[in-house]
Parts: sequence; structure tokens; C-alpha cells
Amino acid sequence: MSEKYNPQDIEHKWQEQWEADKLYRAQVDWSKPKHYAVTMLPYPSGDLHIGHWFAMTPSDARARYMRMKGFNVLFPMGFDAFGLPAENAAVQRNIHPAKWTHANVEGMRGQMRSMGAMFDWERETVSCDPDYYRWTEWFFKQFYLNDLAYRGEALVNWSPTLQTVLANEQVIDGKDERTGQPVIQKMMTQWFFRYTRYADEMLDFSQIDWPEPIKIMQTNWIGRSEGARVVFKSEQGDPIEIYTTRPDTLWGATFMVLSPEHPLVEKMTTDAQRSAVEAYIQQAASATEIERMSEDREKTGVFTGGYAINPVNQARIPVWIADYVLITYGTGAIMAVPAHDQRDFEFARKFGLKIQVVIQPEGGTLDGDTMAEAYPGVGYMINSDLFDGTYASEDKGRKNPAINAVIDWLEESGIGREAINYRLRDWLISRQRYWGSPIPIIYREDGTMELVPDDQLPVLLPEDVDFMPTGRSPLTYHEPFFKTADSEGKPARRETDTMDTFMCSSWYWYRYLSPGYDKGPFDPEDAAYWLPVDVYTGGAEHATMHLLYSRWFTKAMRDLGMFDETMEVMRDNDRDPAGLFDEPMLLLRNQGQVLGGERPGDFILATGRYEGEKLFADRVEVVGGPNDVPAGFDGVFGEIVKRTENLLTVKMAGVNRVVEVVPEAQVSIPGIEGENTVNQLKHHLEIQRMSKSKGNVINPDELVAEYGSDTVRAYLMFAFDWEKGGPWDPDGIRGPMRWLNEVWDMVMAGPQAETGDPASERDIERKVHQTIGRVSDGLERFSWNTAIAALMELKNTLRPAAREGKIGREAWHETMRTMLLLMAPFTPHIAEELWASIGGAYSIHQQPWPDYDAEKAKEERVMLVMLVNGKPRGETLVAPDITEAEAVQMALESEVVRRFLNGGQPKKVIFVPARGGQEPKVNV
RNA sequence: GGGGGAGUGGCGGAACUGGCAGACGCGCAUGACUUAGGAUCAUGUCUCUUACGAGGUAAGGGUUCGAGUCCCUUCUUCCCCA
Repeated sequence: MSEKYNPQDIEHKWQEQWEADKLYRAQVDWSKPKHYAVTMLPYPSGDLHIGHWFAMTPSDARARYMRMKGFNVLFPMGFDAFGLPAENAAVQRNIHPAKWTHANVEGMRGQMRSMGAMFDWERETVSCDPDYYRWTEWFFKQFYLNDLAYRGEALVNWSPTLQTVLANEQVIDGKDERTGQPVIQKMMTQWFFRYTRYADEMLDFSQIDWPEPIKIMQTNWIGRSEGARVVFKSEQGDPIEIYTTRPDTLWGATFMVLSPEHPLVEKMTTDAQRSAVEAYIQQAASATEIERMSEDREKTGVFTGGYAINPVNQARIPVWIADYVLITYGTGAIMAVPAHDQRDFEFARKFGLKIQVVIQPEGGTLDGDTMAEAYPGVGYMINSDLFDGTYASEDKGRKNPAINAVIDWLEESGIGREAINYRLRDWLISRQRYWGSPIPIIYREDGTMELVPDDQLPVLLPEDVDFMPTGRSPLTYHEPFFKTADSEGKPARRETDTMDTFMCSSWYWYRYLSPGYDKGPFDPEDAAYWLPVDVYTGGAEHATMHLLYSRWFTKAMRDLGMFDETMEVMRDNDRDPAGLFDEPMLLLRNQGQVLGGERPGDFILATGRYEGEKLFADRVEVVGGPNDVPAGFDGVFGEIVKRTENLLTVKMAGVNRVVEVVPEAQVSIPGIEGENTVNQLKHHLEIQRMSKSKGNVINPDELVAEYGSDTVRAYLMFAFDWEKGGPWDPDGIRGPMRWLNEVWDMVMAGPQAETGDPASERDIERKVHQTIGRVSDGLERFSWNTAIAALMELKNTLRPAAREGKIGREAWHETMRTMLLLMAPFTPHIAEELWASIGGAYSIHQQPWPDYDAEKAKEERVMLVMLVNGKPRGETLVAPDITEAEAVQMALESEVVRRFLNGGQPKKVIFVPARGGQEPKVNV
């Protein structure tokens, strides 16, 4: 027996060899078909965790497979390097974000090399490098020059104590995460991209193969609705435009509701109502939009004292303000039709407003005074002048006869017009942070603004900055940065907001193509060959953000002519560019998350009132462990094993106890100053999801040191449903470890006989071809676990046969060669080493993928399964291509079937022919 | 609150268009070899039943010759908006 399998001896060796030979450098080669595979680039948090391996190594396996299939494969890697954690580190540890980030990039790049992936490191891009963000800024300029970027008003999180804007992540439960100070919602001027311009096009997925849930989520996120815009007038004559999806209910509008932020509120408010209105506006400012959209919430609102005229029937209706109307959706004002809209109904009931029925269900007698809930359904229009009797179906938009007729009439009479509305809002890209790409804008003394000229790009982030622990961006108090001059040399102020990091990640796969190129974001010569991205892999959590921004970006680039040159080069090379620049990635697949394994939960002390076994806790304290329980403590204490909302399951003396944390409970969490809330407790107790702060990290470096990279790769691809992910099980890795050990021993042992047993060799050949089919299919379908299961099965078949000398020298070599080729994408190092040991030519990764031969894979005899009423009753050996007539006859004549039919006649006879590796079946 | 998933042995999971549920692996059990075993090898491993057989894919209902797969109701759970 040869030496034992020791991954440490071979993995590093081959990684260096591949690197030295530039084995994975991808070069444009028009004579070969290309394959551009991208996996989402990581944020350089400092530590590569198992989740990165889970996302990247299967993508690598597939890229390797495509290469063996004959494609010229580009598989690059980079870092999404701007973002808040670097700034937090700067405040907490007094390290400059750039330094922190680059150190992390260094470290992670090194860790990533141990994956043995075929990343082309010469194409690495790091989004915080000036060489990269120069082009992020350039994109901003192009969007601005083409009316895709503009300045507008938006609600932001404003801290009155700190006098600064906070990012959403910095706000928890309406308070600043760090200081616990209250945060209010305030309208401020921000930069936007015209996201909704491509809303309709983004609803069209016909050109891309993306997972169905992603398409549904994006569709709902865009939220297209059809309806009408109608102009009401205040009694003073000011127009108040509203948007409605139900213009057929206009006659039932008995009041109007404006968002508290609506510009007309002040003018409409009467003196008598002024103080109430102002108090309400202040109260509304402290609620977040998510809270305001919640339908369960008790409706609140205040009468302005003003009235408006309903343009369809001249009715004088009161105007209210309420926080369930959002300034950022539609027009910030609604007509309220309480009879047919549930939220309006609840509002009207609460404040005693009139409810007027205008859609009557067939044969029904709805009455506004007595109805218990809004009736949004089907019926005939009533109390609607000339439209009385028009049928309102359940269809939306123009398909509904009532809506259709009313829209026509609104347009004829000039009261309103047909309109499409989107839930999607424009993309707010301003961030009040330091560590992001600067916005290349200068504000001049006269109030106008100008763009920073191209030859001055990038606007560099200053390095000599101090971070104050307030959450305020240092750019706002760094004079050398913001004090500048305009094109005429007059004093001017530079924009101190930076761009959303989603901007950086919306175009990085273009930069990979030519990372050093300085005449544009990418070189058309490279782009013409590689684009578009053929396969994109990453987490589904990016469904409505990154993946939608990316589509918008590509469409905008296309319309601004940024691909024109690329298309020219394509045509020069006889490649038709039609439709290739409408979408960034043709095929998308998502992996799930690998969760941390078991770990000790947080230990808490809780006291309060008992109801049976359950404790309603009004005081909860997070402590280090059992040693921190005060003597004589009489509440519930123990480890939290589970948390659902504010229900905690606490393991106390081996018994699980349920603790409900009441909303006003007094909570204390070490490390978070001031008075803590239930929400912070919830936040703190995210016990499952893996992250460094939660202490249940699986460190891939340690696993690699113990088992080797190939085993870790194989385990990650084998033990999970890739799309689902799941908790890490430290024991399961033994399976793949044994597999590789046994493969190693088997190959190293060499052939045990000069000539083998012909029948066994035929069986082996069949198994090999079945395996080629199954492994290829698994790789095509992103079903790594079934592919590896097939390889394990092959090993299980080969090993005893080889050991017993049933495979002759020649067949043995042929079989092992094929098996190693099939393993190469998954476990590249051991495949290379064993390949070399049996005399294969370097490198196995440059060999063609084995051909599948269906004839060789075919079984000679298969079981015919005979079922009665869907239950298997018997089986018999037949030829795989048995005809229906033969099979049916065989079944009907068989003893088992006759016995189960019990002399009766079959209701129906169904024959299912053999297909896809399954046996033929007869059901009677 | 809204949106999207997922519930299959002790565990991870398989079952591609409805067609023998539990492939492959972990764990476990029994035996073998060992000074030893967290090594290796062999066999077994959904439940009930002596057997014939019956039941079984979160719960309940439906469609079908046939349902883990399709439809309806309920429950649980994870993710995203955060």
C-alpha cells in the first residue's frame, strides 16, 4: 500500500503550480466559445467564513466543469469594499477605514486561495480603490447629464441631538443605536436616480433565466398598478392631486386624507385646528415608514378644518391628515372611500365620518351606516350619476368595465387622466457617510451646481480625517475637502454625501473585463467577447436590492450608448449584439445560508408575573452565565434556546420555560449603554445566523488545516440543499473525508489483475457511464449533492471490484481516468495528484469532460413494476424497451396482479415506459 | 405589517415533467480484525406486525388509475424589506 492521503502534502503544491503556470488566466480567444461566470463578490469584513466557501466553491466547480466542456471560462473575484463596518472600526479602534479595509482584503485574498478555486486574480477589483471609484463617479456624471440623476426631497433619519442624518442601519426602534437618542423623520434634499424610468422594462423577465421567486419578488417590489390621477380642489382653489386604482368609486369619496408632510397641510389648516395639527405632525415624525404602513395599527389622524370639492359631484368633503398616507407614495394625498377600502373604513368609523356605498353587490343591500367592514368586491355602481348600473368586476385597471368607463369620462371632462403608479420609488443614493464613493458635484455660491470635470476624477476621499463617535461623516467637518473652487475659481462647497454602496456593486462585472483600462469603465475589445455574464450566483437576500439595481444600471448604460463600441467590435467578429445588453446576467442561481452550529445561547435572568408556567417578564437581564445568578434569585434564569418575536424559550435546570417579554419591559444588555428595549433584545438574540459577534463561527481555515480543502469543498457541496443552506454539522464531514481517503487508497493500490472478468468489466463500464450522466446533470442543474452522491456510488462499486481483481489493467486505467475527470471540478487537488500518479498529462483541469454514451449506460434487464391501484404488488425482469402491449399482458397474467384484482376487472390500465433511469411500470 | 421560501427516518438530505418514498452520507446496532479505537472491514437500520400484510412525506380536506409532488384550509419555521 502506498502512502496515506495527506491533503497538506498536495494542496499547497498544486495551488502554487497552477498559479505559476497561469492555468486560470482567461484571455480573449474568438476561436473558442466563451463562458463568463461570476459569483457575488464579498464584503471585506476581515474574516472569510464558511458562508463564502459555500457560495464560491460550488460556483468554482461549475466554472471548472464548463472549462472541461470546452468553454473559454472567465471566473474573476473582487471586493465590495466601501461600507459602514469600516467606519465603525475607525471609530472604535482608531484605524483609518482604508487601512482596515486593505488589511482585510489582503487577509481574505490569502484565505480564498486555500479554496483552490480557479479565480483569475489578475482581474481582481476592489471597489474602494480610486482606480475603481473614479468610474463609479463617472457613471454618476453620465446619469446626471442624461437626466437619470437628480436632487429631490426624501424622508431621512434625523437625530436632533447630534444634528446629523443617520443611516437606516444606525437606527433601531426609533432610536440611535449607539447613543439611544431619539431619531425623527425629516424631509431633506438628497440625490436620486430615476429608478422608475425602467420599471416597466424591469417587469419583463423574458430574456433571463432567473429563479421564479426572485422574479416574483422583483415584480411585487416594483408594484405596478393601473388607475387614474384625479385633481380635487381645496375650497380656496388649490389643486390637490390624488392617485387611485379605483376611479369607479370616486362618488364614494367622503373625505380626503393628506400625508402629514404634504405641502398643502399648512394652508388648509384652520386656526381652530392648528395646534392639534402641529402636534400630530410632530408625533408622525417619530414613526418609521414601516410602522406607518402596518395595517393592524390603530388609525390615527387629525381634521385640518379645511374642505375640498369632489370634482365628480361637487360634494364638499373634509380634509384630514393621517400618517397612513405616505408622502413618498403616489401623490401624498388620497381620496378616502370608506365603503370600499378597509383602511379608509376603519378611519371613518373611528372618527365618525360618512360612509357612502357606491358599489352594490348583486342582490345586496349594503348600507354605509351598518356595514361591518369595507366591501372591496364585485357589483354595480350606484349613487354615481350617469354611471349607475355599470358593472364593476374584480379585474384591475382597464379590464374592469367600471374603471374603464370612468377613466374615459374623466379624460373627456378634464377632471383626471389614466395613470400608472409604482410602489417602487426612485433610488436614493445619498449616504451621509465617509467611506463611500464621493459624489462629483460642486455647489457654487450662487446656488447652482456643477459637475467635477472628468480630468479631475476621481474626487478622492481625504486620508487625514478624524472620526467623531457621533455617527457624523468626517467629510462634513473636513475643510480641505469641502472647501473648493468652481470652474471660475470662485469659492464653492463640495458635496459631502457619498454614494450608496449598491452603486459600486451595480457594475463590477464590467470592470473585471479590463481592470487596468483608463479610457472608460471597461475595454470594448474585451467586453465584446465576454459579455454578457452567463452565470451569476449569490444569495437570494439580494433579490430586490442589488439584483434590481444591477438590471437598472445595465439598461441605463445601454440607453446612454455605453455599449455602442462594444457592439461594433462584436459585429466585426461576426457576433450579433442584438438583445445582449438588455440584462446584466442571463442566468441566476441562489444559494442559501450556512448557519452556525450549536452553541451556548445567551444566558438571561427574567422576573415578572406568572400565568401558569409562562412568565410575563417585565425585567430581563442578559448575563454571562450560570455564575452570574444572584443568590436567592426567584425568577426564570437559563440559556435561551429559541426566540420567536418576544417569546423566549429558556432552558432552566434542564426544563424549557417560556418567557414572554412585555413591550414595556426593563431590559439590560451588557455592551449597549442606556436603557435597552425589547427590540434591542431581539436584535441581540439573533442566535442562529452566523457572524463573528455571535460566537458560532465555523472557521474554514481550521477545517482546511484538519481535513484539507478538497474535503471541505466536497462536504459543503454534498451535505446541503444548496438553495436552502442549513446549520453546520461538524460530524457530517467524515463522509466526504472517507470518500476521498478511499478513492486515494483505491487509485494508489493500482490494478490488481492483468485481465479482468468480462462481465464485471461490462457492469463497471455501465456504471461509469451512468455516473457521467448523473454528475453532468448535477453540475448543469446546480445540484451538487446528487453529483457527489453519484461519485460516491461509483467508488462503492469500483472498490470491491478492483480489490478482487475483477478489473483488468486496461479497463482499470480507463475507469480511474474517467472517475478522476469527473471528480476534478469538485476536488481539484486530489484529482490532479492522482491523475499524475496514474500517468495523466498535466493538467487534469485542461482535459476534456468525459463523453456520456447512453448505449453503454443502458441496463440490459430491468424490473417491470406491477402496481394495483397505485400500490406496488410485484415485479419481474424484462428488457428495458418492453412495449406497452407486452408489459400489460405480462402484468394481467401475473399471479400477484390476479390475486389483488381478486377476480375483478381493472378500472384503467396505465403503462409508464422506462425513462430517466426509472423502471417501467404497469398500473392496473 | 408586506413580500418570498421551507416543513420527508435519530440527523443532513434524495425522489428531474404526478409513477416502487427514504438514493448518498452522518449517527446508531451487531459481528470481525486489533494491546487499543473517534481506524478499518462485513451486515443491518421509516413504523406496526410472528407472518401474510398494513400504515407512513407538518395537520385536515380535495383532484387522479396513481400525490412528497397539483388545488383548498390550518399550523410551524426561516429569509428579505430592517
